[in-house]
Amino acid sequence: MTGITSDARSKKRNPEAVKADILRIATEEFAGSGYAGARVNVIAERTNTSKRMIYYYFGDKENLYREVLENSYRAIRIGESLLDLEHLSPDEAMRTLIAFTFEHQKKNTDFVRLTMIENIHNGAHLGDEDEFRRINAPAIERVESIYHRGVAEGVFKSRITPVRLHWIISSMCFFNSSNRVTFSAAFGEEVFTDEVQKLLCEEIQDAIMSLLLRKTD
Amino acid sequence: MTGITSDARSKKRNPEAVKADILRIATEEFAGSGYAGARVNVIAERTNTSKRMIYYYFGDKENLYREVLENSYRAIRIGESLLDLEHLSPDEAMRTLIAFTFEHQKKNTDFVRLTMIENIHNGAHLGDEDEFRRINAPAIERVESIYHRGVAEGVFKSRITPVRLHWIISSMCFFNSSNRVTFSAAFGEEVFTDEVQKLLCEEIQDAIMSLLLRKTD
Amino acid sequence: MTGITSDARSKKRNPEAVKADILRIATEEFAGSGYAGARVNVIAERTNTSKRMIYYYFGDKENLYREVLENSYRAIRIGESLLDLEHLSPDEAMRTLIAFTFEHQKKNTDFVRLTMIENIHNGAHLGDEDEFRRINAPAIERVESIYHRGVAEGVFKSRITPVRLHWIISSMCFFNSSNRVTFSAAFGEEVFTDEVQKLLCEEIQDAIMSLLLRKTD
Amino acid sequence: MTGITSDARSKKRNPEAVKADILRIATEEFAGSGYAGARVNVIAERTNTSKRMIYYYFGDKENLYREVLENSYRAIRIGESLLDLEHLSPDEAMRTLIAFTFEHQKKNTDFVRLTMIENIHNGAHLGDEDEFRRINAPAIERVESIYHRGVAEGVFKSRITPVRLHWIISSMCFFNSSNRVTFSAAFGEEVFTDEVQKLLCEEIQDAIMSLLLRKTD
DNA sequence: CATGAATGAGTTTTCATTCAT
DNA sequence: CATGAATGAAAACTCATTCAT
Repeated sequence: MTGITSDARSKKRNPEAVKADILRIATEEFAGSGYAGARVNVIAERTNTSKRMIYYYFGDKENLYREVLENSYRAIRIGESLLDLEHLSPDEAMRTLIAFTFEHQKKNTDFVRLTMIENIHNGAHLGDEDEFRRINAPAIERVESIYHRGVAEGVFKSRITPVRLHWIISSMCFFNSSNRVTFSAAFGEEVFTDEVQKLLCEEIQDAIMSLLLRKTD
Repeated sequence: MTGITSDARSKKRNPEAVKADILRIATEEFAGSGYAGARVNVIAERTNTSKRMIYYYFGDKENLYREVLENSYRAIRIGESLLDLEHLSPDEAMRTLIAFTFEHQKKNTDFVRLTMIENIHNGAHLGDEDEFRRINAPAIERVESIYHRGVAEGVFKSRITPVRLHWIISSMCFFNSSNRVTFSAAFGEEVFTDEVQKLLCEEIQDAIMSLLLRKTD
Repeated sequence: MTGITSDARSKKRNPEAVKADILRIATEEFAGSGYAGARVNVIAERTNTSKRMIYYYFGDKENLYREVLENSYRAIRIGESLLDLEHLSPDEAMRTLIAFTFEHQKKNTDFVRLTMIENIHNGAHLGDEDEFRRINAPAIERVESIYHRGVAEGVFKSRITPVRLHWIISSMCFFNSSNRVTFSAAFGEEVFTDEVQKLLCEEIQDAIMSLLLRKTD
Repeated sequence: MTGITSDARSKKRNPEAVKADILRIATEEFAGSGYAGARVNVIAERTNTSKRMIYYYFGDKENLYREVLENSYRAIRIGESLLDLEHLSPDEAMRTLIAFTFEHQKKNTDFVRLTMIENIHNGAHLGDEDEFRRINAPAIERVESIYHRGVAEGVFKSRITPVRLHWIISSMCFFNSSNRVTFSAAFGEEVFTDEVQKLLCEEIQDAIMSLLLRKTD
């Protein structure tokens, strides 16, 4: 509503800005209301353009959602890729990756929610499976690279696989973001205070590292 | 279709059976389509009774969903309570609890999905907060009891809290069930083979125990 | 709007009357505006019921049209079947059938128009082909019966087939009704005066009989 | 796609070619989908030019349709005028005209369909009535000329009029083309095999000539 | 002349809910 | 208690047409 989106608001035609604007609002709406609960009308109203343009650029609601989802995954993986872990020791790199993921999932609630929605709908909108795997491949590669270095350097045990390692990191970081509402309703808010979150993150790190590190006694 | 639902099917005007039948179908529908995506019509059609009865017994869609949710939480906690861990050593009890939770979440996908839905909707349907906490309290108590015994016996370190412990157990067990669709679409199905699931469960156990056990060297 | 449709208007629930009412109005609308040109809104407004009920009973516009079409064909063939030609001589029977068809097509402009619409759309809505053939079979049987009697009695030549005979009868009777607007716009209205219509009908009879009758010189 | 449309494809700003291109595509679209069913978008996409040009040259959809219709009638009459019947005997000329009309309607399905569409819409788009009559007048003149020669030569009876004669010829030839889809769906495809079409054409000729020829016994 | 972007008004369709019997 | 019929409000979607460049 402010000048932030002035690119789209100024009536200079700018298809890319219009599409991006729609995509941004739609992401929020789908994440906040689910696929069926989201309203094209509401998206249109919050947008700097009209309902008609949503259909002009995205065809229909389902396709809009599909693009929201894909865009969201892409953005997340891009965000993650900015992390430069190569210069850290495997131990440090892994801990950094975990801490980063923890924060990243917490910040990107829309992504987390869209992922939940997609699981509820049995992945009906994931589209081209190969494309989806391609988008997500870097997540594994990042873990893999650290893990292999650690194994090569003899500091990591080699019983686990990169995918399982990614699974373990993701599970806790994702849950912390995805289930915050029900968890705090059931067990209190204090788990989500900054202080406890810091502790939790460290515990996650410790727990995961315990699977990796050779006992150096 | 078999004799299991005969109670509801026999037109013996058994209000409890009718309600239970509706609740069961509604649970599946809400879990599979989300709150807005679920259709009262579809629930009615799949039920052994009519749409009128849904409104008669549940008032409206929102309340039906609320009861589905509550019922689902109650059933989950009842299922968990059947576990008798008192006679096991703290170490054994904790590992057993983890393994049980892992399996339990995997079997109760409807519960997992309803929880996701509720998080997406910011817990708008959780109803009376005290009631919700009361329902969920046993989950913590169970962990707490084992944990305290372990600390008292000197085998567990005392740096963690029962809630954080529950958080850690839940996170991995929940994620394994909740994100199965997107995770396997992104990284392959093999994480969900029986074999790898067994490995994962063991790794979860190891990782968590590493936070608890004193080094006994 | 008057008391004629009182069955449907009185608020006593009468599904059959409601469906029939919708079907009748829809027939007029589709026949008058074409498939795409007809408006569900308009149909609903002219009906004694609501737009919602159209969807309740007919699903969607396409299916409504399909039922209109099928109903129209059925009605036409039923109308034709009331003709009792068995007691007439083959010669008389054939002339009577031609005259009847001529009048029948003229009266049933909705049927004629729906048939044109269906041809424009390449029969996209004809549905089950076997059913369509079954509905129309009596038309041929009627011609066939007369024709066979005539051949058996030695008054008809046997060079033609019942289907071709039906084709010839239909073509002229159909055209007279279907192309009335453009024909009179192009060549004047006088072809459609009662007097000339009578002459045309006789000429049609003569022309067709010339193909059938043995020269009795 | 071939060199035929190269005029329009070459961007040489040839207004007549552009108009003709639009008209050709529009004719197909209107004939295939009806007035309301035809989409300006689709016409524009299939054209070598853009939507803007359609509005530039034709104003709006209705007028485009009007020009399509008029153009179609003109083309048909021009096609017919190429027939040179003057040097044939009245008998021969009439049979030739019938056979020609039969083939002509079969080939020009777009014209036939547009005529059906116009009848469905009660001739709402026929435009200036005088103009329309003028365009169509030659059709009658052609019949009339042969008919008068036949009467003058004493080979034709004088009970009929040129318009009625044209009506009879048109009806059968038109129906053969217009109702092909529904007729073959109802009664089988074999009426439209080359062989049977030839027979039908001869029967049409015979039937019509029976109305004209004096018995020469 | 030419093009993709934009639009407003309208069209089809869906949904939770209530009513008559 | 039970059922199919009915409903109003709102949802998704489409179309001919115009505008900015």
